[in-house]
Amino acid sequence: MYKLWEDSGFFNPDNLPKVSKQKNFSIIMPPPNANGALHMGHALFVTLQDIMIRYKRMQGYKTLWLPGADHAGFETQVVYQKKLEKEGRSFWEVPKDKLYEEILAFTLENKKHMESQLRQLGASCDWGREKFTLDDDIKKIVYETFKKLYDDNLVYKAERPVNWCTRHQTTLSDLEIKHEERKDKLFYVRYKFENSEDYIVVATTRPETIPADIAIAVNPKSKWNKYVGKKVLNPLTQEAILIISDKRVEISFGTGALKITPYHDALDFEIYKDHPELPASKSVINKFGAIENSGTKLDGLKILPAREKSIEILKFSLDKEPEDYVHQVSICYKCNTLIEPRIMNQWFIKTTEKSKTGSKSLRDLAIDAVKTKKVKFVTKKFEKIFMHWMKNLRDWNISRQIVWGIKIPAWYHEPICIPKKGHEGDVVKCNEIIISMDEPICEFCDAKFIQESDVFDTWFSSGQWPFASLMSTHNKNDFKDFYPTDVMETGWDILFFWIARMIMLGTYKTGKVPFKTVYLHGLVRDKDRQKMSKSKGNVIDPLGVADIYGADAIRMSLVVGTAPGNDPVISEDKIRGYRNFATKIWNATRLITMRGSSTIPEKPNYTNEDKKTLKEFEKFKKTVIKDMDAYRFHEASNKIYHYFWHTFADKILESSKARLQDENKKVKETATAFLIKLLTEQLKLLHPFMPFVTEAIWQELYGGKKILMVEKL
RNA sequence: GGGCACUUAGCUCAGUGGUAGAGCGCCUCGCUUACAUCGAGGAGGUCGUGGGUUCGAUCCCCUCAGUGCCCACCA
Repeated sequence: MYKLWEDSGFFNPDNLPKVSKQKNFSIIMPPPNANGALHMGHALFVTLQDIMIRYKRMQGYKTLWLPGADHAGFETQVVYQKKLEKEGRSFWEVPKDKLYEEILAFTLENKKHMESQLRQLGASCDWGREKFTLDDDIKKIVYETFKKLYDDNLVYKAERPVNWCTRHQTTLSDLEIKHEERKDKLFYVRYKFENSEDYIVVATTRPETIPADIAIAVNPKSKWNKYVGKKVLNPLTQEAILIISDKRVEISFGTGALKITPYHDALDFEIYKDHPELPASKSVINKFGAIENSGTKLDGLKILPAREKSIEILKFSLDKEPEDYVHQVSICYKCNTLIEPRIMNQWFIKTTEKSKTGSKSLRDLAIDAVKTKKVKFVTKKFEKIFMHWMKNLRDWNISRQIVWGIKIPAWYHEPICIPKKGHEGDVVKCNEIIISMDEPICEFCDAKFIQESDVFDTWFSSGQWPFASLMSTHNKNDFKDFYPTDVMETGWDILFFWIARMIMLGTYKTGKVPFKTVYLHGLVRDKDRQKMSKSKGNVIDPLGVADIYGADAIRMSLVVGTAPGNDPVISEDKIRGYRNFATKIWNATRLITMRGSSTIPEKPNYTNEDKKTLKEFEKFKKTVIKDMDAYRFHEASNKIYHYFWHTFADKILESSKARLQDENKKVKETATAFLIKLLTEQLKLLHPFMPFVTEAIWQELYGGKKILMVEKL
């Protein structure tokens, strides 16, 4: 059946029959990560999007579903790193260039599989327009956006607190860290005044960072305030450090005094920045999470051993017994490694500030888009969650120290200027940084530019996907015709990662929102409401199940009874139930074709009862259409299922048996015509949900002369 | 600490301002020439608690109690 559809050319909107006043309808497929097999989550998005696309196509819209594949930067690198480790190879020892080539090959191989799996699930997307996130033309657009942001002063590179994963050796955005409750100790450490036995007490969970302390900040209302301006000795290095006052220090926590370690704590860094009287700060923890340059015996130790060692050294400086302390720590969302807050020179996107030319901040662009209903959420609760998140938005770290991704198109001037011939002695001002796709040439000197080695956060490029993909297909009109797209359908788990970024970047770059409606689905769960995971052994493989019960059965079981935004609950029992339904449709058809007349009159003389039934069906159909238009696919599918089984099969077919085999040819013909008519109408309604069975029956009924996929609904 | 939800039949979930629905499970009967991957019939719910609005609430508003999720720089 899929071949029939694909060969028909109707996945391509340019080939669809022209209809007067034809409207366009477009969905950009969230490009699946090309780093593994498709899972139930993919089956879910295929089902929902294919339902919308097939429905609109049958209604005569010029319908585009644009497929893609995502290189999925960090995600794929993590998958590949695991694969190498399984094979006994060391990820870190493979040269970067080679690693990139290997991951590229791995990704392209997965991409091929993925495409065939999408076909098995019935995805009626236009393969001729398929895009890959690493296509050259996509990269070019991503670079252009970056350049525009840079020129608008919305991108900057600076030393800021970032989340560092010591295992993956990269920074992560605030969204890529999880929080976990940990039981630690809270240590009370005395910092003595110079030449005095007097001291100030500071509570800390991280005594190993004491060598990097450059100050003590006290709350102005605390009892320590009288010491502001005086100096105490760092208990591990014996260096004198200043006591400063800052109201960001919580008076109720610990002792109301906070040690300031700018390089190892984000709040400390903020306070440090606002106190110019403080000396330069230093880092004592390296990128592997070990102490270095501390000037103490802690050097060379990893964090936890260093903590123990520091307490051993500080034994006589402890004010009282350490307290048990339960708090939230940040961990890497992939490997659960403790995130080390570090101050690093990184690229950031300003999300809350106006551009140089005074236009709205990215955040305000997105908030306005939603407020003015240019972007609507099918499920209102997600709009609330979205708005709440936008309100608390902070700048976005977009540089990653990984190999698998799009390199940031920034070039750094070599440190030494070599003046061009004839320009010796000129006072030259070479650009230190140039944003460019290709290697720039310095206009003043012969020095070279060295490219930034960091790559973009994948979501920076994915955030541009709707316009980037539409701008780079073979049909030059696609962007004009299909942007803004009609629906963005994806999982709610990437509401912030992706939806928010697409609205910000899409609106910023094109002046138009990337999509009009956001439909978010949930996480597929098993019959006990558990997440599917390999370790739990409750994973249902959609392709494996499709082999047994058919893709239609999976599609139905993912849709029926799952309201938008909710987590679908799926089990083999449920899938089997809808397989039975597919069989029921077959059998019902067989009854009509076997017992009914082989010829049907052009204009059947329906009985009054027939007319009444058809009229009732029309009414029924209208309620289904209403559900479809309101994205209530769970209702629509449920209704058709019931009508077919319990009205059509159980009542209408049962009561028509006698007529079907009536000796009077006319009676028989009319009955057959009536039942075929009713069956046909139902097949149309069912097609978006169960495309394979319905099309197969259609082909039998109409002898290959028409394709149900493009029948008028 | 902030936010968003949820609480409906044994289980998983839909749904509506006007005497409650599905799938699966359960019980009884039926191998009737489309289908036992089936058919006919049935048991089973005071729609979490307490208030309010209303002629009328499971559905709207408030309270409380559970449950889940998201966000978050009290060291």
